[in-house]
Amino acid sequence: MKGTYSKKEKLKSKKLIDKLFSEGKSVSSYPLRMVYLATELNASAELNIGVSVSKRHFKKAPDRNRIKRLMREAYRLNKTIIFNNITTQYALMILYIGNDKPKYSDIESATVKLFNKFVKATKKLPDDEKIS
RNA sequence: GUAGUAAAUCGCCUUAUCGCUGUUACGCUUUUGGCGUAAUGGAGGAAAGUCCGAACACCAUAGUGCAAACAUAGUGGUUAACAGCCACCAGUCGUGAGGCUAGGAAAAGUGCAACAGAAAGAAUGUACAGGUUAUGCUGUAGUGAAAUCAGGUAAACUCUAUGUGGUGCAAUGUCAUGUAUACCAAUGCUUGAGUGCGGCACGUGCGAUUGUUGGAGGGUAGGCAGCUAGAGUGUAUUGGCAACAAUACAUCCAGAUAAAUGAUAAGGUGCAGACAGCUUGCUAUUGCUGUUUCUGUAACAGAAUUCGGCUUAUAGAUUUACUAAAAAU
RNA sequence: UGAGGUGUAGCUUAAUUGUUAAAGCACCGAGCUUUUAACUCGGGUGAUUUAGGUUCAAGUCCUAAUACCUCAA
Repeated sequence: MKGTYSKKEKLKSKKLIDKLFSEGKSVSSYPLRMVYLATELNASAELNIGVSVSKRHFKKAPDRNRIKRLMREAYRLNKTIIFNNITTQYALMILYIGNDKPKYSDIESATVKLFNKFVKATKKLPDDEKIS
């Protein structure tokens, strides 16, 4: 498994994003929050993922760009956590909800926590269904 | 050295590892779109604000007249063009180097001037002095930003001169997917409903087998072209006070689209602070040295059709020319 | 990316260039009441978003900045 994040893995479709935000569930680990939804994707990738920073918290484009770059980097280096534990296709969106400019180490540790939570949450679901 | 003025330049660097994205070459697959490997490009001086001017595209290759609106405003030059830039004149601010100026017209007309003041085009008032037979008259005083054959105000209306058709790459073209030539109301079919991208008239084009307008609703939310070789960039020479122009040689320098140019580690560079040491005749609320002393911080800010300007933001560094006040040699 | 609009007391709104920028609600003080509310009387707490310019004089005119809002597939 390579640590890459190419065009195919990006979440682009506006329809899918609307669906994600209206139907998806979320896990959070300050200062990050991830919305996820299990769907069928047209693309060949197993995940479609996007990152987002609110214009309300960061008015300047360079700040937003930098935070998004850090988030992408953290995803790229830690995506194995997710890939080793999923069976179906997922659409994901990671949001930055803090108010201060972060450092890379903070983002990375938060991302790892976030992904572990996500894996737990998604693994539970099928187990519950089996029990019921 | 201190305090300033003007002009110009730079605005973090190197290496390693892991990534993002454009192009080219080769190979693989063949759903003609992917995958892999290699090579080689990849943010700015303001990319920003969107304040002007253009290119380019479409609307009738943009037409005639009238009206309106808007912009500009010393003189000359420069430019594809401009409200920009350059030179000069005038005014104004500054001790000075220099800075700033929407800087046409008030005998074409209309309007405006609070408070104060007798009076702010309507009458010439009061006091004193001069003069006179006396009045008219002349000067001074007080109010105010402005006070008499009036002047001021045009970033008040206005006049003069010049210019401006509109909309903007979400323009526009094309391919794919998909749907509704359906429903309701009004109106019309060559004697013309309407419509053509701001007003009116003329003129002109389109116009009914599926018309036009309004209502309520359905579908698409993707790809490609436009889309990066241009009023291009660098150097030199020549002309010109300058802005700028011409010639020669060299050179190709981002094209993303939930939106690429990054992360980590090490070292260096700049700056700020602390600490330590040295220096001080004069100028000077200090200066210099220290990276095998430590800490902090990397300013403003991210291309989105492309150029020329303007405006605003900006840690800090460098260079050149000049000014002021003294002092030392 | 492009086009357009608005900023005035704590809040909602006024004001034709010309005294100290007006009104309602809120707020503060006093009165009434055993006390509170209601009621009565009194009080303005603001560099008119910011900075320049024109003018004798600017909330108003002009230029630039800034914040917020709206529209266009």
